[in-house]
Order: sequence, then C-alpha cells, then structure tokens
Amino acid sequence: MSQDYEMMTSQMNEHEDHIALISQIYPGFYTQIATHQGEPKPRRRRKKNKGGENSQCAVAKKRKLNQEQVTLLELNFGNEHKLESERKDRIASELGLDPRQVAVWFQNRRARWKNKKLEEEYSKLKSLHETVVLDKCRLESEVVKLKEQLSEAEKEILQLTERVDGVSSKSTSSSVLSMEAIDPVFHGEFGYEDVFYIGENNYVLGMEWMNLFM
DNA sequence: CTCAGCGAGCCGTTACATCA
DNA sequence: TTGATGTAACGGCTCGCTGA
Repeated sequence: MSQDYEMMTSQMNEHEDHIALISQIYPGFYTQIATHQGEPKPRRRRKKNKGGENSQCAVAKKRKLNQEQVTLLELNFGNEHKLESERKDRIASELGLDPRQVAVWFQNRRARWKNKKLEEEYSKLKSLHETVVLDKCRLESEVVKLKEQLSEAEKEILQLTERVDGVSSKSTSSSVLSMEAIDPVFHGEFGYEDVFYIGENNYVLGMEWMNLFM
C-alpha cells in the first residue's frame, strides 16, 4: 500500500467523518442541498473498514462466511426464499451468526437468484426470437416462390385462351365450338370450378391438396 | 378514518476479499 | 501491482401492519 494512497484514504475518511458528524447533528443537511440543486440525492458514503483498530479488525475477520455456514444457508434458501423472523433467529443461532447477517445473506441471495432467473429468461426469449425470425424468412421466401408460380400459371392460362380464341375466329359461325362450349370452365360457383377439373383417377403432381375438395 | 412508528423487503451502491 | 469479479453490508425507499 503506497503512502499516497494511505494519505488519500485517511483524508477521505476524515472528510467522511465530517459528513457523518454533520448528518448526525443536522439530519437531511446534504440531501437538502442536493434537492435545492435539482440533482439526485447523494447517497451517504460508508466509512471504510481498514481494520486498524482491534474491534474493526475483529469485524473484518468475521466478514467471510465459512463453507459450512454457506452450505446451511443455501439449504435453507432452497427450502424457502423468504425468511420469517423465527426461522431467521433459528438459523442465526445454528450458525453462530447475527440474525441481521442471515437477513442480509437472504436478501443478497434473492437478488442473485433474481438476476440468474432474468438471464435465463432473456436467453430463452432470445433463442425464441431467433427461431421466429428464421421462420418469418422461410415463409417470406415461400410467398415469393408461390407468387412466381401463380404468375406463371396466369401466363399459361392467357396463352391457352389466346390459342382458343384464334381457333374459334377461324371457324364458321355454325361451328360447334362456340365460346359457351369452351368457356363453361368459368361457370362454377366461384367462376373457376372447372379449371382444376381432374378425372376421377387422374393425379396432378403438386396438387395433392386438391383431392381434399373433390 | 387517519397518522405515526415499526419491521421487512427491494434496489443500488460501497467496501472488502480473492484471483488471474 | 492491478483490474475484474464475487459477496457481505449498508442506506434509502416503499409497503403493509398495528396501535393510538
């Protein structure tokens, strides 16, 4: 630890001591200043525990919970995430901890659990979104393909109609082939009834679905 | 019904420990 | 030595309960 750092931290501690003292004597003094300036309330800074004094050193050594304590706390958390007063006191005495420590541990554990859940939920939604986007792309390309097929079919119909028109204009008026004879094709309920007429035992490739309606 | 006091929980942050 | 990460602890705030 450098001397500069020591000096800096001691100055900071001194400053924080002043703030703490002023806050004790005049509660809300600093928050009032901030409110007047229209800024968010500054949070009071905690004093650093450098472990210099005996009592502070003892606290510092207590900080980290041992494996047994953590295991038992995890076990209790697994049973129930909330902590009633009785349970808190019981766990605290079992582990030789302050009930406040148990409460804090549960609070932090709930926060960690919540974060983990959120991360899981996020990755689930992300992968779901990716599959939906892929599906959308697939469907869009299918629509394009079907539109192309439709336009091809329309061209073909047009060509056939023109050919039939040519034949009928060449023939005499007494011809057996009148437009009515050719066109019954469009006389169905929806105008296209016979376009797709297929003999009972006939099969058109790619039109399997038509059989459902016949 | 209202209000102050209190306890518990959540959130954001800080302080410290540990590790690469 | 230092920056990143994990976690214990704290302060501020809200909410629900309770008794006056």
